[in-house]
Amino acid sequence: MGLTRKGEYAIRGMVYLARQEPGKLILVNEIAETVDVPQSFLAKIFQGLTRLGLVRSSRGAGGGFALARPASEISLREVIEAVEGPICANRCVIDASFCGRGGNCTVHPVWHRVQDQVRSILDDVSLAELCD
Amino acid sequence: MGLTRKGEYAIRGMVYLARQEPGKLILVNEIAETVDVPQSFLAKIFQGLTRLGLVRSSRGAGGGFALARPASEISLREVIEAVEGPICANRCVIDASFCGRGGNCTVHPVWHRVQDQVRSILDDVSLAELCD
DNA sequence: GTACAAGAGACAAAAACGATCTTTTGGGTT
DNA sequence: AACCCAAAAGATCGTTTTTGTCTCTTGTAC
Repeated sequence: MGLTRKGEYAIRGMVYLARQEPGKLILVNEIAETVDVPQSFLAKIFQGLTRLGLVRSSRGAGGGFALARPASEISLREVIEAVEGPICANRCVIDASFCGRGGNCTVHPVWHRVQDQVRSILDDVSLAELCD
Repeated sequence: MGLTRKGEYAIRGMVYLARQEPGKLILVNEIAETVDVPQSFLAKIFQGLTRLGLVRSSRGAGGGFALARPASEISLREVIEAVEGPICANRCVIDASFCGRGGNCTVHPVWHRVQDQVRSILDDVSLAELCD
């Protein structure tokens, strides 16, 4: 019922990028050190964020990472779901077979309400807003 | 970011109890079998629920479990938190040291908003409402 | 072509999850 | 008192997930 370190680290790293001059490439080592996250781990996390198009990267000398879009156009939800997977209150919402026999689960609508609320809150927060 | 089986099973068991004649003692084996949950596991889960006062139990012949209060007065949140622990979006909300250096975490207020919303939704659902 | 930095994949320790089993305690019945 | 019955308590245990690390490869700039 909570974020893992991967999620926490991803947010820290992305907020750090959001604070930089837009488009400027930053080394993952620099990010990791200043936001206090293990370097190799953050590198792996950013690999995923790159693959999903949240950041862009460049290799070789002068390379690094930068946000793929303006910080105001990247939501907290996007970052979290990129590393943690879709926000889901209970497996039964995704996998009907997880519900008890038959699967006519009376709690189902509650899970949907929870998910919708959480998503809505997280949608309304952009990286730009987290830079203060 | 989701309920574990323990939580799911607890809810199934509690809803089953809520459907019974109030005060009637039900064997854990009966509950486990009808809600399709491993017996020993459900027994452990109900031990915890008893300790926390959500159900009452009686040993020996004719023993079993029953809700400690009317189903309308037990919220879904109580059941979930009893087995999963407090609802918490991110460890940094509980443990300040988990936040990055210094701990002036700009995401903090967001986590609070998330938690409050989830708790509120779950508070407003009683076991009685889950019996239909 | 060489140095640099990200990409990709294998590996691994530690913690959490998902149970199971045995023994003990307490309540009812004969 | 002896005896069953069912929950309480605690130990154990395999699997999965989390939380990393390490090495090697690929691409880029100079």
